[in-house]
Amino acid sequence: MNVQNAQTWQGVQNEVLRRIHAREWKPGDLIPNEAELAKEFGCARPTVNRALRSLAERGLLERRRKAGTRVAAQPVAKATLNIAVIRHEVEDRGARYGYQLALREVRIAPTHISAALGVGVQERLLHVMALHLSNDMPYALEDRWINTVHVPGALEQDFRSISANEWLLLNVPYTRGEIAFAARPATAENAKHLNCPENSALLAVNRLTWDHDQSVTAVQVLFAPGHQMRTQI
Amino acid sequence: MNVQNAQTWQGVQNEVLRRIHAREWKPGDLIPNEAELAKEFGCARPTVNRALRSLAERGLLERRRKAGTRVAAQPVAKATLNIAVIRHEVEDRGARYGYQLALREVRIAPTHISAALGVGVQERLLHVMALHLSNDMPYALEDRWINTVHVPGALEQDFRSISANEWLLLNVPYTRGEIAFAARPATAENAKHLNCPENSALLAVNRLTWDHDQSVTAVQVLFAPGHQMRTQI
DNA sequence: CGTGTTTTTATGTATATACATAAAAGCATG
DNA sequence: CATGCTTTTATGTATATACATAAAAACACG
Repeated sequence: MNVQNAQTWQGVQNEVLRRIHAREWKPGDLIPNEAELAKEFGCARPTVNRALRSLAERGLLERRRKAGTRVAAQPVAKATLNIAVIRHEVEDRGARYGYQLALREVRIAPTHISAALGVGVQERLLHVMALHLSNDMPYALEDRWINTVHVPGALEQDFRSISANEWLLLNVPYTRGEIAFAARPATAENAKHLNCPENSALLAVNRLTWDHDQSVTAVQVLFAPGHQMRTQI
Repeated sequence: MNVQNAQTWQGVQNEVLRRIHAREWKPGDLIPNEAELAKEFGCARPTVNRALRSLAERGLLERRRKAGTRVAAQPVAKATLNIAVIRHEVEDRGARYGYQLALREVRIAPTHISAALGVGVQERLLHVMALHLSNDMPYALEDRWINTVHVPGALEQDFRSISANEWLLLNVPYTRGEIAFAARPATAENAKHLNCPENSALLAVNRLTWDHDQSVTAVQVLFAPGHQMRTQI
């Protein structure tokens, strides 16, 4: 038996991974149950459970009670992107971070924003636009609407030295959110701020966050042309 | 004490989440250790461990041995995108999937491809371009290079009825990969296939996969204009 | 022979306990 | 007082055990 030190859950996981990669267990195959694996590896069932659960979370195994555990037929690669505070993102790349407030106004929002935030169409909301810089070059343009009905404190902030991005994260909790990635052509205004040609292809990240049933903020972050978001799978 | 049924790890997790959201425990705060929480909730320490570990994986807590557990000062939102087989992606949206092979050739790859795949610049690789359709409309354009040195079997496939996307996933294992998201302007060729204006902003997903130390494939998937990738956080 | 009920079974989870390990803090020693 | 060793402590993990639960399979019954 080619069983290495599989007394730890990582050991079990490695051995299971090896068998999947070596196609000893093929996509779609039912694998032995936890008790059998525990016996084979000479460890306790919870140890096997920990290993298999973790692989299932990564999408490599599919588990169903009673039905057993099978190798995912077509594993769905899960790309986890870290959406950090933009300042940290810049600083982590070893660059100097800069910040410029471009606009701060309180006004009636476009209907797609008030609809997304679930507020009345006549509601006046806080609108903030800001440019994030990396080594003095435009890095990302943040276009944000804040639901001041739920976050009145935002009205007292001028967002000149701290970005809304950072202030909200520090001061306003949220329980859930939605995030969408898309490509968008730069508008004339985007182009002016990001210092790029109009209609450049920009990576756009749209976020909508909620605190229980109250919307908090809707934001679009447009990255300068050529920007990439990377991750391992 | 406002402690609900926290005898399960989900219960503990919910209560911890509530305290974080209610700012009873503020960002950066050190929270009580596992043993204390277990005592407070009237459950065993492993139950608390399970709850806190899971929250740490989601980025809401930061844990260090001996140092204790603290609420993440600036929680990094983790957006997990599911990168499935394109056919499934289309079918899951309730649309009719279509597939057209656009190109299949064996030739010397551009240097950025041979470099990425770690093969000699003179190596002839398999190049496949294919269009994925949703209800007969262009959905995504797949531009793929396959390392035939490591995956010779690919040469026997004509990829006319099954996409390289799907064939590889079913037949060639990989142990790790890299994925990058970006926005790109449509080239004349992209525009022709995707039936969109040249220079349209396209969402591009680039993947590079490896089986241990052997590269498998490098692929760029360009989605039709307006495409969004969404997820919850 | 189909349908509803019971049984079986595999995973899911909780617990008490024990030991491992990383790292901070304290202590000792030059 | 600085440096290196020791202790302490919080998390990390393993185990035996037990019970919960979902769902497939078997069964019974009209």
